[in-house]
Amino acid sequence: MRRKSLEKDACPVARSLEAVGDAWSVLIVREAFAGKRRFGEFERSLRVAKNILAVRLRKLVARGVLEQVPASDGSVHQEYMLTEKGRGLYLVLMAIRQWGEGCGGKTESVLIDRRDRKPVKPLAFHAHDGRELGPGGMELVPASDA
Amino acid sequence: MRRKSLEKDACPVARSLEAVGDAWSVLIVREAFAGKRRFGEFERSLRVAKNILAVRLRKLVARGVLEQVPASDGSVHQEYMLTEKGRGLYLVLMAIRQWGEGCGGKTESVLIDRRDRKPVKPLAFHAHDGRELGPGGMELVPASDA
DNA sequence: TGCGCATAGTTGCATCTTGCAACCGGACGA
DNA sequence: TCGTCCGGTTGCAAGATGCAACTATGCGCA
Repeated sequence: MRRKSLEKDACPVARSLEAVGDAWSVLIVREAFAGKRRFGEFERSLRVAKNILAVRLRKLVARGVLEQVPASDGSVHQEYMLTEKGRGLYLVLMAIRQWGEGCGGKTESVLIDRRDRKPVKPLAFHAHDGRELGPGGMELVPASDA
Repeated sequence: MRRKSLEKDACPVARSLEAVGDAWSVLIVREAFAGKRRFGEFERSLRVAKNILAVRLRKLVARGVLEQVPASDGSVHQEYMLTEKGRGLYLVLMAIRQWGEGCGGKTESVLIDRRDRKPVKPLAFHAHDGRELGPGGMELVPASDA
């Protein structure tokens, strides 16, 4: 049966999952952040079947995460680039990476500041006054209450 | 064919997706953060088929995201609770939510500080000295280089 | 012009997953 | 004892996925 559509779900989490709710899409976006642009580059680095890749790329373009642009090297082919919206997924990717490293035991990669080459602080929520907040210190309320 | 396994992929993002790489698992975790604990609660709030839910719950328990505990109300049945590892997904969920709201246009919910009832700052990376960093200001390097 | 190769897909087919509905078994409650 | 709720399991039809083979177009080159 068709996968149940989440498009008109009230929750923004569910709607996001409609756009990037499968593993391949997330990995394609990861590769795009790593500088990959071409069909063949995605295919080789992810070792994904061509048909799957083609469908995913079309979907990501349709959802506004990627856009097709003429190839920079003058070839006939198109390249896939992250849109502004797609670049917004950086925090999501890094949150996933941070979780994966945090519970996997070994840390293989570190995110460093380009300016001073020092590791950046782990991702966390901060209150208005700068205090760091855990899940228990926050509450999700309807926008109308704020 | 069986979905390709990402379990031994080098990238922590891919390994995380092995645990919570499908939409239902993410939504189950979201509901767990919202306080849902019982099979029936998840079933009703997500409107997911029982068999799918059963398989997802088993997988999340096996992956250490949820754990089964005796029901708090003394009933025979078990309840599903987030483990420490599962609670670590909070940032991932909130990053997804933030992205979904950011590009959806309308903002329906706001995360507020329990202490002063003020909205918390949007999730973002910060340098060692507190500067906010965008994707371009950072670099991912192997842990051995740090 | 013709040949071989690379890129970027499409198509066919076998297998796996998803979703619905029906069924099951234990614990209650009347 | 009968009916009902809860928490599943089972069977089936329709997608989704993965592999391999095939196509289409452009390029370098002789």
